[in-house]
Amino acid sequence: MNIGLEKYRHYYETLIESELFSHVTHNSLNQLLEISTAQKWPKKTCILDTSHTQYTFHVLITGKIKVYHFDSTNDRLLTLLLLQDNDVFDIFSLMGCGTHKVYYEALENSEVLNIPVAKMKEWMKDNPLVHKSFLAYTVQKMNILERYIINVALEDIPTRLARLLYNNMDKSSAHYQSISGLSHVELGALIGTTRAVVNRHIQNFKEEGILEVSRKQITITNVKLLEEKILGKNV
Amino acid sequence: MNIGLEKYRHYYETLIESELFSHVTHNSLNQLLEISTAQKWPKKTCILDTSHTQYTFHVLITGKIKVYHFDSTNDRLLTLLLLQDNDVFDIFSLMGCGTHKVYYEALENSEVLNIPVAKMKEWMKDNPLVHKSFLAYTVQKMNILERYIINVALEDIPTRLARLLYNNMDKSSAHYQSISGLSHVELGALIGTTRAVVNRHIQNFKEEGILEVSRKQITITNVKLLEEKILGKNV
DNA sequence: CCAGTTTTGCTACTTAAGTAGCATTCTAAA
DNA sequence: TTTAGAATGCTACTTAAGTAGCAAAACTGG
Repeated sequence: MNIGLEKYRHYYETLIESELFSHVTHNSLNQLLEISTAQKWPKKTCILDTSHTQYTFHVLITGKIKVYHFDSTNDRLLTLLLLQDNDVFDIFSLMGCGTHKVYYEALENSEVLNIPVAKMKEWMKDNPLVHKSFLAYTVQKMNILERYIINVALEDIPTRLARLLYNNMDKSSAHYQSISGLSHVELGALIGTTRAVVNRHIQNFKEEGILEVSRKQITITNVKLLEEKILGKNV
Repeated sequence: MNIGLEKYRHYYETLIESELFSHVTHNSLNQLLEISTAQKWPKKTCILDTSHTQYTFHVLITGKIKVYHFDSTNDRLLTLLLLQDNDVFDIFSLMGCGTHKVYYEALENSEVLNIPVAKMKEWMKDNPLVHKSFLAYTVQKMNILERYIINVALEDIPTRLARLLYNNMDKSSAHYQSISGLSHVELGALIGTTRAVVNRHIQNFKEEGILEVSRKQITITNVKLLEEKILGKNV
C-alpha cells in the first residue's frame, strides 16, 4: 500500500482504534500498512476458495462478513461467526492450524486489508507484543463459540431464535428492530436450522404478539415476552 | 512450591515437554513452579465452584479432566472439552473474560498445578513470549470447538456417536477399544444428547455388527462399517 | 414497467429425538 | 457376603424438527 495516499489515514485510524493494534507503535503500524493492500468487497462477495484465506490474512475495516460452513450432505449452511469492524481473519491459517474449511460472504459492502500470511507472520515476529492482544481477541471469540455450542446442543429452536433476536435488537431506535436485512435462510444458518422451521416459529411469535414482520425486517413489539422465551431456560 | 523437593523435577520435566512452556528459560520455569502448588484430584473430584477457577489458574500434569456445562432447564450435561496432559485451564479467567459458567470433573486420578491468576498474569508479563504459545494453543482449542458446533448443528446423532467412537479408538491394541471407562450418560454429554438415545444407537450399531459392548467398554469389531457411518456425511 | 428472481407463508407429511418408566445386571462399599 | 447404587437394555409414547412442494407477495434489473 502506498502510505502516502489520503486513504492511508483512514486505515491507520481504524487500526489504531482496534484493541488488536492500539498499543502498536506508529512506525510498526506503518510497516503493517505497507505490506497491506486495501480491497473492496461489495455486498454478496463470496470467498469460496479456501486457499485464498490460507495465504492471505485479512483485517475487516468496515462492513459485515459472515464466516460459514457448508454441509453438502443435507445442503445446509451454518454461520459460525459474523465479522465486523476490526475483526481479523483467518486466525487459523495465521497460526498454521491446517486447512480451515469455511467460506466467507460479505453481507454488506465491506473494506478489507489483505496481508500475505508469510509477511504477517514476519511482522508479528518483529512486534511480539501483538501476540498478547491476539490472544485476548481469540479467547473472546472462543467464548462466543462455546456459548454457541451450548445453545445448539441444549436449547430448542424457539429459544435459540428468541436469543438471536434479543441479542441483535437495536435498542437505540424507538422501535426495536432486529437482525435487519437477513432472510429466513440466513436466520436459519445462524441458529443451525432450516428456513421452514425459522418461518414456523416466527409465525408463532407473531401470533403471540412478540414481533411484527416485514420483508427482511423484524420488529420486536413486546420485549418482555421475548425475554420470557429465553429466561427460565438459562440466560 | 518448594522446588528443592524430588517431586519438583517431575513437574519441571512435564512442563518443559509442553508446547506451552518448551521455550521458557530454566529460570523462568523455576519461577513459575515457585508460585505453583501441586494438588491431587482423585477420580470423580468435581469443581462446581466457578469462583475457584476464576482466581486460580491450573496446569494439568497427568490425568483426564472434563469441562462441562450444566443446563438446569432440562437437567442435562454437556461436555465441552476433555483436558489431558499439559492442558491448562481456565484461559477465560486468565484473560479476564468475565465469568465462565463451566464445571470440572476429574475422570481419572489427576495431578494439577494451582497458580493464583494474579501471579500467573505477572509471570506472563515477565515472560511475554508465552503469549505466542498460548495463542497457538488457544487457536487449536478453538478449532476443536468450531468442529463441535458443526457436528452438533448439522449432523444426526448416529453420525456424531460414530465419530466420537472413531476418534477415540485405541488403534494400538489388537482389539479396537473406544472411550474406555465412560458410561452412556457421559457419552451423551459428549455429543449433546441423553443416555437413552445413546443406548438406542449403540444397540443399533451392535445389530449392524459394528461393535460389541461390555460395561463401560466398547469394542469396535468392524472399523469399515463405522467409517461408513461417518463418511458420505463429510469427514 | 415488465419479467424473472427471491422471499415469505403455509399445508401435509415423515422421521428422529426426547421422555418416562421399569426390570435386569453389574459393581463396589459396608 | 450382602446390599445399595450405578449402569444398561428395552418398551411405549410424545413432540419437535426436518422435508417437500406450492402459491402469493415483494423486490430488482433491464
